[in-house]
Amino acid sequence: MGVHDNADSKYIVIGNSSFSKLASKRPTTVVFNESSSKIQKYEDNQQNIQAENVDKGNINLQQQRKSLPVYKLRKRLLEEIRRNSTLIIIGETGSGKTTQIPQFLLSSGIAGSSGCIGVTQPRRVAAVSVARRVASEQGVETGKLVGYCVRFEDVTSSQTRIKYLTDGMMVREAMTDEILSDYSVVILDEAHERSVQTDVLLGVARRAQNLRKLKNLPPLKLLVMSATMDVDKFSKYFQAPALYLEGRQHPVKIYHAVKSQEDYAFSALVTAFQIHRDSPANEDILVFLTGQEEIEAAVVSARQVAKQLDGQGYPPLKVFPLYSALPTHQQLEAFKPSAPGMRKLILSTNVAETSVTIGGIRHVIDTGVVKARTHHPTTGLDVLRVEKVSKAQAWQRTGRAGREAAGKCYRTYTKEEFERMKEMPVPEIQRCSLAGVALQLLAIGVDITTFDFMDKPPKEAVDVAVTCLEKLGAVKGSPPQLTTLGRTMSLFPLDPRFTKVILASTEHQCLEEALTVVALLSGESVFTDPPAKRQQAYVARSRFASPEGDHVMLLNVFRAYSNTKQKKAWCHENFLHHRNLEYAASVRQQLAMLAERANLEKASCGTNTEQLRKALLEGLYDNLAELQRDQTYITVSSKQPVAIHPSSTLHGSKPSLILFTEIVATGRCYLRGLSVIDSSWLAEKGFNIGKHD
DNA sequence: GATTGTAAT
Repeated sequence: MGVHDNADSKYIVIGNSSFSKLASKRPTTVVFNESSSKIQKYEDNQQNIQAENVDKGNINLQQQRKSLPVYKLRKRLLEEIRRNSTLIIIGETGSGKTTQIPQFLLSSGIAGSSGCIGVTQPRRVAAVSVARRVASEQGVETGKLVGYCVRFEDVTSSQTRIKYLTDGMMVREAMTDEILSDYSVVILDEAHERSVQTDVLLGVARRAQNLRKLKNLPPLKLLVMSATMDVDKFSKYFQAPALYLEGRQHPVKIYHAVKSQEDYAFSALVTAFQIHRDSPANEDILVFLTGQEEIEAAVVSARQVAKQLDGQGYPPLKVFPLYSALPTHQQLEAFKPSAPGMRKLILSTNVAETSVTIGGIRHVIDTGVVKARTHHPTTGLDVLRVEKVSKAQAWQRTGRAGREAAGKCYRTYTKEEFERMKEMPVPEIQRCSLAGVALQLLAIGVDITTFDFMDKPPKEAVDVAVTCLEKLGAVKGSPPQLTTLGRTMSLFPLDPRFTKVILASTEHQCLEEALTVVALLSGESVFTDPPAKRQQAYVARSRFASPEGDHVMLLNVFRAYSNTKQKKAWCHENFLHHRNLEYAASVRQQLAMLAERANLEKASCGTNTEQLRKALLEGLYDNLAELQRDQTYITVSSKQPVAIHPSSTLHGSKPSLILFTEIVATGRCYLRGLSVIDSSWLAEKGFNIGKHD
């Protein structure tokens, strides 16, 4: 009669997590007040697996189009668009604006007889799926009248009149054509999401419109589509009126916690089981948490509680994690509709806020927190920490309960706590390094130091970015001017420091290796990290490890991957991310093409990977840390105390000088993506680092 | 000695 025979004791194994409280069956409830707030408007028109499945029912497409709320307003809308050179359109979820407005423009003749209607999206999947949808509504093949353009995929032709593209693609187009002469209308969709590229485009498109006016060229019509909360800001920035479009969204009842909760993850799980107890089966539950580790721990707890409830008259409960680092096949598990009489409980990061939509969700539990990254220009440090969400994000989460039917949203924080939240999240342009943006803008012909952003980034961030480009030799003078090298660099879709590594790699005869490593660094991690198999994953990875560091290890992984036939199975065996490796392979291919155009000398260093590390130093010379007498590290540039991240192959070793790709403060200040550097290489380059002896 | 929110060119 061991411990595990006792029905109650099996929860003891949950151990160190705070959820042991939950398993101990301490009588715990979270009490909610029904809120009087009406549901706010927020934006969402992501196409997704669910939506596409629904469309497969043979309902007449034209009938469907006519039933969309935007159809009724067609006439009024077109009048306003005719009258104004710029119009802000506030479109609620389900209004049909993304798919219909471009078609209205085309058929009404507003878009003219030539020239494209460009519709920008923050996400690739959205650009692709909306384009396909609109092509089928027009009864044409995608790529003819209606097409899309995203990285690696240009599905357009000379016949294309409606073109969906990522906002980053349009910024790139502006680099060779500052007046956007291919377009008669530009529609900036999802503008409220305020991605860096959208913010750049807001200014670039407005400038293109003015330039065309000044040069007496055919006018550029601008439509900015956004959610409610940003209206005044957009209206002011563009000096344009706003038009409101109603949406089609089911009501969501909001509940706030009566008392402030000290442990949001615990409260969320307690709430989930309260809902599970009280609600009919097939009403699925979506919980917003902050990160992989927290989610995996919560999944373990929830599954144990679900198992205990088995056979007690509750519907069977399936628990799924959801976060973007999860391999695709595991993500798909969470999307499968639950069988009749069952319930899904999905524990997700903010991917489920905008990027993906899950069917069947009737209950949302919002913990009110999110993990957010903020760049500090003066120290070069990125801070990644759990923060309170904004009201806009809270509303976005709430809306996820009302996609298919009336729903409920449980906020595990009080009404007062909600009221104290900021209205909008800080736009990304104010939270990131600007070197890449500064270079893009200069290539368009704009000086970032005077560019009229809707929300200005901090002056220090702009100064640091310009200085960084000067040091790389990409710009010179005041106001900053692009050099020949800078012009070449702007063609690469990379952080300028990575581009510099590629360009300088020719001096070290290792272009091939530089392309590989930079491609891998500019995507997501290729290592998978299933918490349950951490040790196995570590062992599997060790066969690629190198004493020279993570960059050479990445090279080893990619070389092995390239020589493998059964890539998917091989990735699985080796705890590697097939999706991310394939993506890196595409990036590498694109970079290789750009390198060829730039006439870079093809060369490989073979096993002499020291050359690669020297090339990395050419772009990342500011990212050095040295070992001190007390065996800890400090950064060379800002004397910041740092530590080697436990995921690094150099974790546990103590090289005296290391180069890092990234510096992120989470619990501590960690360096990730490391290479061992020989200090004599710095002397060769004329760098001086203050040795402490 | 102990771990990485989400997009995108």
